[in-house]
Formats: sequence, C-alpha cells, structure tokens
Amino acid sequence: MAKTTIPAHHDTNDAFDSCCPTVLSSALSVDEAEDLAKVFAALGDPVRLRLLSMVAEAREVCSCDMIEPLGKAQPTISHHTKILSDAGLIRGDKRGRWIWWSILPDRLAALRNALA
Amino acid sequence: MAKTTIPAHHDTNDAFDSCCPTVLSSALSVDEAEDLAKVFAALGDPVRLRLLSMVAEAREVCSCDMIEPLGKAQPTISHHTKILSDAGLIRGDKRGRWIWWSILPDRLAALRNALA
DNA sequence: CCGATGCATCGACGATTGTCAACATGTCAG
DNA sequence: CTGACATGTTGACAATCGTCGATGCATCGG
Repeated sequence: MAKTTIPAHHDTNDAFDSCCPTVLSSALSVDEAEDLAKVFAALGDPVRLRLLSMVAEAREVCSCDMIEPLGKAQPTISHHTKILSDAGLIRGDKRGRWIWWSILPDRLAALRNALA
Repeated sequence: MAKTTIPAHHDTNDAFDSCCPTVLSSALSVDEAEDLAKVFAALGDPVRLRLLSMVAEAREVCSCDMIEPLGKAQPTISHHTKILSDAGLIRGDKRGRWIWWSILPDRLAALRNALA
C-alpha cells in the first residue's frame, strides 16, 4: 500500500481502447454508445475542460495549484479530477503530500478517432 | 416562411468555428471552455451518440425512422435532435411531412482538432 | 373538407450532476 | 509527538437532464 502511483481508476470503459468504435462510419451498439458517452460527458463541463487544458499545458500540476485559477473549492477539484481520471483522460501520481496530474494521451487519441 | 430548410438553430457557440481552441496546447479561457463543453455535452449521452451514428450511416434519416431503433418516444427523439442541432452537429431539412436529418461535418472536425 | 401522420412544445416526474462545508486520512516539518 | 498541510470522502442542496403523456400545428391523401 505504499505505491506512489495511483492506478488511474480505469472503471468500465475498457470496451473501446482495445479497438475503437467510430461514431460516423457505422451504427453504434448500445454498449459502445454508453462507453463513448461516458468519456464525452467527462469533457462536457467547462471546469473540467479548463482543468484538462491546465494539466496539458503544465505537463504536471498538483490539485492545490488549480483551486485558485479554477475558482472552485478543493472538494470540487477533487470531484472533477476523479471524473477525468475514471474516464482515462488524466492520471495522478502521488509524490509526498501532492498528487501530480498528467495527461493520458491514448484515450484522447481514441476520441479523436471516434469522430473521424 | 415557406423555406424548406431549417436554420439549424446555431445558438451561441459560434466562438470556436471562426477559429478553433485546442484543449491541450494552451489554457482555455472561461468562454472557450463553455462553448466547447456544450458541444461535448451534446455527445455525452448514449442515445444521442447512437442517433448521430444512425444519421451518419444513412446520410439522411427522418425522425420517425429513429423512434423504434432507439427505443424512445417521439418527444424524446425531438428533444435529442434539437440538442444536436443546437450544437451544430446535425441539420434538419423539412421536405413535406418529414424532416431529413444529416451530419454537419465542420463542427465534428473542429472537435477533432480541439483534441489534437 | 376531413382524418391521419410527422414533428415541436409544454408540463411533470425521477434521476443525475455540480457545488461546497464538514470531516477523515495520510504526509511532512519541527 | 504535534501541528500544518494536501487530498479524498461524505452528505446535503439546488440546478440541470432525460423521459414521456398530452396537446397543438402543419402537411398530406382521399
């Protein structure tokens, strides 16, 4: 239990990172649509989008440095990082007291592919 | 008032089709994040994703033909087509009694670009 | 003109979501 | 050990969302 790496949750939406359903070429199944929708919904909040862009810009950010720029309380930041982490979009690395968040580019690439 | 083309609503999110904010390269402004989030939120529902993929697959579909495959009542289909239309993702063309929905590829391309 | 059809709108309902205060847990400095 | 700090968790609240029945407005066929 002394691992320094958070397993990035990785909930249920593993259905489309083995291979990638595309929205436009073929009709989506119910399961594919639910998995994809969960990731798009994670991007469907302005605070989370700004959080994501901050992480991408700085390559590594701790939660405490996002409270003031985002103008939200600490539990709210924690809530949003969890949603993005569950969606496989970011990943948290705990070093000491801080958690350093970074982008997981694979899921973003899969999304881009799904819109092709 | 006898036009056969629906103006595709085109609400407020014109901010990012003039030129395209990217999530990963620079920190998003509050306005950019809100506009982008609205479109991602439109994709954040499994029924809307399947609706979108049906429209893309058939190139043109009327609402009546989506009621049974999607398993939702007519007002619900109408609700979802309006959301996708407001997001600039689809466009409805009224011909006779039917409205034929088709994909608007530009907004999808902008989204793909925003994830690059 | 009349009945049927396709769709939008309205109103209502339960479910989900974004937000934060309060609290709990774990980590570091002294 | 103790106090300060960073973060996750819980519970509560208002707001939004997805859904559908009822209704209204066009349009078509006869």
